[in-house]
Amino acid sequence: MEKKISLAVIKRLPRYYRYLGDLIENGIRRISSKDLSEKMNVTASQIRQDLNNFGCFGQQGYGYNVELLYDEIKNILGLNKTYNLIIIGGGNIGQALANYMNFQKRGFNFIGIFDVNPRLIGMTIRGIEIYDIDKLPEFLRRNNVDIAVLTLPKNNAVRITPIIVEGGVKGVWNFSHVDLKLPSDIVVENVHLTDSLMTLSYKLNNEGYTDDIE
Amino acid sequence: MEKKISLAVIKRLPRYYRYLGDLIENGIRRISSKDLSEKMNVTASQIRQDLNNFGCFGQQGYGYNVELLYDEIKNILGLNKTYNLIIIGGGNIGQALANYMNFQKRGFNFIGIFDVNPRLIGMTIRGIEIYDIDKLPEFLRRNNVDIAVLTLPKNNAVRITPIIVEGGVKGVWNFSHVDLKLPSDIVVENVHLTDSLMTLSYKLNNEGYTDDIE
DNA sequence: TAGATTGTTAATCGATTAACAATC
DNA sequence: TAGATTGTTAATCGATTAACAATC
Repeated sequence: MEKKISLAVIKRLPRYYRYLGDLIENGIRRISSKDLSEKMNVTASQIRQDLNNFGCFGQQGYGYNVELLYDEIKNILGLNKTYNLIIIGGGNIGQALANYMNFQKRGFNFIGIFDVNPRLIGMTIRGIEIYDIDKLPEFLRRNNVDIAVLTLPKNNAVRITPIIVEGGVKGVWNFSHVDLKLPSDIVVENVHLTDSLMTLSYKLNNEGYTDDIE
Repeated sequence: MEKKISLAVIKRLPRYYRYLGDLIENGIRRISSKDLSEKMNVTASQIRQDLNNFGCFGQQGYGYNVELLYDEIKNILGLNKTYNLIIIGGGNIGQALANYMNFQKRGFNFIGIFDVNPRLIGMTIRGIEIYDIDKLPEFLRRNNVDIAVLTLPKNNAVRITPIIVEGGVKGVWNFSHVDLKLPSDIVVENVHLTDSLMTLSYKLNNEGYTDDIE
C-alpha cells in the first residue's frame, strides 16, 4: 500500500459497485461521471476523485466502460478472492445471516458456526452443524479461518476474543454491541444495529436529515 | 431546529451513550472529557465539541455528571419517546430483528409484521402474527405507524414504497439492498449489510485499517 | 475536426484538533 | 485559594467541489 485511502472513499465503493451492477443488468455499456452522479445523487467530481485513487479507468470524451469499471471495483474490494468464514453465536442474528447473506455465492465459504447454548448445539444451519463453542480452538487450529462473524452478547464476545486472536482469524465482522480490543493486525468491521436505530430515532425528531447518503 | 448538526456528530452519540451506560453500570459518577476520550479512543476536544452542539452539560474543574449526561443524550436521540414499528418482510432478517432487538424494551412498539410468502403468513413472531402484505394499506390506515423496517428483497422494497408513503409512515429502517426514493419528509436509515461485508473484505486486503472508529 | 469527458490541480468548505480564558 | 476542566475561539487538517488543460 502506497498512499492510504480514506475510509470515506472505501465505504462509497460498494455503492458504486451496486449501481454499476444495476447498469449492467440494464444493458448499459458506458457511463460518464456526470450521468452516474445524477443517478447516485453525488457530484461527478467526487466520483472521478474516488476512482482516481485506484487508477485511470475512464477515457476522455467517452466516460467509463461499465463492465470494466465494475470488475475493477470488484478487485479493489477483494471480491475476486475467497475467504473462510465462521459465525460465532448461533442465535437469531447468526442464523439469519447464515441463511440470508448468500455467503457461498459471494466467495465467503461458510464453514462453521458455534454457540454456548445446548439447545442450539447440534442444529444444522445451511448444512453446517452448530458446534459447542468449546470446540472452537481446535477448529481454528485445523482450519484456516479468515473471518469470524460475532453475533453473540457483548460479554461473550469479549470473552471469546482471545480465542479468535490465538486462532489466527484475520478479520472480524462484529455485530455485538461492544468495541472489541484486538491486535493491530486484525481488522474489524462493526455493525452496531442498536446505534443505527438510535440514529433513525434522532432523525425522526429533527428535520432536515432526509437526503443524506451514508 | 436552529443550526443543523452534522450527521458525523449524530452518529457518534449512540457510542457516547453506550460508554456512559457502561460507566453507570460500573458505578462511576463523574468523568472528564479527557478520561472519556482515553476510554473511547477519540480526542477530548471532539467530545466537548460534540456535546456543546446540544448544550453545556459539564462543569469547569469537575467534568461531566455521568448519569445526567446519559439522560441528556437519551433525550437528544429521542429515546425518551415511543414509536410504533412494523416489519415488512417476515423472512430471516425480519424475524431475527423482531426476536433480537428487544424493540418493546427500548420504546419501539412492535405492532405488525407482513410478508408476501404464504408459508410465512399466519406464523407468530414475538406474539405478532405475520399478515399478508395485502393487508398493509388497511393496517396503516387503522394504526399510527412511525417506523417501517424493510427486510425484503430490493424489488419488493421498491414496490412497497408507495404504500408506506401513502400510509403515513415517518421513518424507514432499510435493510434492503437499494437506495429508496422517498419524499423529503420521510427519514431513512440504511443498513446495507452487503456493503459492510465488502468493506471488511477491502480492509482484509489492505493494511492500516485497524484503529478506525466508524 | 469538434465535442465530450476525463484526470488532476487549485479553491473551498467543513470537521477535527489545539489552545486558552473563564470558572467551578 | 490552587488545580482541574470546561466551553469556545482559533488553527489545522482533510475531504469535497470547481475548474480546466489534456486528449480521446
